[in-house]
Amino acid sequence: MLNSYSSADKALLAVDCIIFGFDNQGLKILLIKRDFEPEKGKWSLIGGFLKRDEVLDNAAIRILNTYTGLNDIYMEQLYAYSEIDRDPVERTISVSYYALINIENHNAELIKNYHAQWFSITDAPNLIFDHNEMVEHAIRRLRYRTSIKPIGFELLPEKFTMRQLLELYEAILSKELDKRNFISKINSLEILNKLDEKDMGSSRKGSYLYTFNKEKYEEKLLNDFVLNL
Amino acid sequence: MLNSYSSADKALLAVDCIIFGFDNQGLKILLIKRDFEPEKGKWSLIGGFLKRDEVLDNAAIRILNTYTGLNDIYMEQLYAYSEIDRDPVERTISVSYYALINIENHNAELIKNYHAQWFSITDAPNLIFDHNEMVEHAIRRLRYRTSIKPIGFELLPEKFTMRQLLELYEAILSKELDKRNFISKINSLEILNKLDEKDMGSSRKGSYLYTFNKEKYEEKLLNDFVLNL
DNA sequence: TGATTTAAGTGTAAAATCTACATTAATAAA
DNA sequence: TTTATTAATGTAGATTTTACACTTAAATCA
Repeated sequence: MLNSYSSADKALLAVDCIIFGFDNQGLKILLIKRDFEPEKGKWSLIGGFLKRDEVLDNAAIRILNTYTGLNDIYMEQLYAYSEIDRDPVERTISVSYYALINIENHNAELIKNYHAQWFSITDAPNLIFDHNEMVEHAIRRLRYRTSIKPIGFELLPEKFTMRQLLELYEAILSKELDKRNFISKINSLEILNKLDEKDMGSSRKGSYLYTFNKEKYEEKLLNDFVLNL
Repeated sequence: MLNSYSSADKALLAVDCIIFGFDNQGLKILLIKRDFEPEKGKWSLIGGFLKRDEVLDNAAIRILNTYTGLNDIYMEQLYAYSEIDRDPVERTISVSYYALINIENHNAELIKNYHAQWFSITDAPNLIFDHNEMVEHAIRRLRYRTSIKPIGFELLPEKFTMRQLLELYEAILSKELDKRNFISKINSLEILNKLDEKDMGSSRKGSYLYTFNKEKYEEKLLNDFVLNL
């Protein structure tokens, strides 16, 4: 019968997280060297199994927290992967999530203990199972999302310079952007606060710091902007 | 241990399909009156369970075929739903797919036997479980996809008029479009064949029929167009 | 048969947006 | 005080988008 509930076909559910970070070297992902079989010693996304009493979103949050110590992180579900032998041990459907974190905030101690490591997305090692595909998918989604939602800021410190924001978008889109055009497009959204404070780290002149103004963004009830960069 | 494979937490996997069709009354979805518990007699998306030896895409294809008799249909995975009690019988994670079909082609006999029925998306009944949410999600995704990929044609007969195409996009976007601007934007994509044949059904003058020219589209290797309608 | 009706088909001017591009400003270091 | 370095800023031309109305073709009707 087509619709009978049958436990014969139950499967394991995994959650794998593409954890993005950004620093002055560009866009990065957090990978882990597996310390268990199969594929022990190979690089992998950070993941875990869904528990009986847990929803997928919470599993993703739990896994992220376990490896980074972070809470309240932007995460979004991406896609369910179900190739029969994608995990050679047992039939496992994996649902991927991506997370955007401020790379300065994670618990360095923790990731060291887990043999986790940041890799530039342009320079990451080959990953187990279908994890390479997951990463590519996540980057495509990130490109799209950052063009319609103000989520790029999740990857930056609370206070950031226009240059950092520009370089972030360049890293995400993987193309050069015109500085003046970029700044005027960002400014036209009117969702940033320009502070009186300057960051003196990168130049003699110093550059103004900005914060994302979430209230202003929500006030405008933007249905979604369209950033044509 | 965080990563041990444990069959304690296995779950059932379902696939639910949002099947879109289009006719001169607008955009429609195919729903079924459930003939089994729970929620017997209520309206529901068409769905089924993932089998042990089956990938999600194939489960979606199988389910669509079972209820409509159709093959080679455009389908896309949407999202995994995992609320603990979303299905009251047993923990079930459902992965939704949407399908675009030419409404003239489905097997009317079959859908009658299954007590399935077409509903206007503006006028559909309340659905069981989280299926309403799935439908909303599918419409959002359809809006986005049709704006960057030539998939709207999947909902039309092979030969269609500009008016039909216009009304299709109006139904998907749920807003009125300017006829002349629409036609020139579509024409600028250069992916249609204008036939010598006219459809005489809707006017005295008759209106030219078009087909989607897939070869021309692929030739251009469009990375994705951007239809700003 | 010619008058009427109906939807099809077509073009443009003004507004808005996007693109390309170069100089001055501020400051610390030498 | 000169030099070096990055920050900050505006505009003209090109392109795209928008708003908008009349003519055409053919069947039906008087």
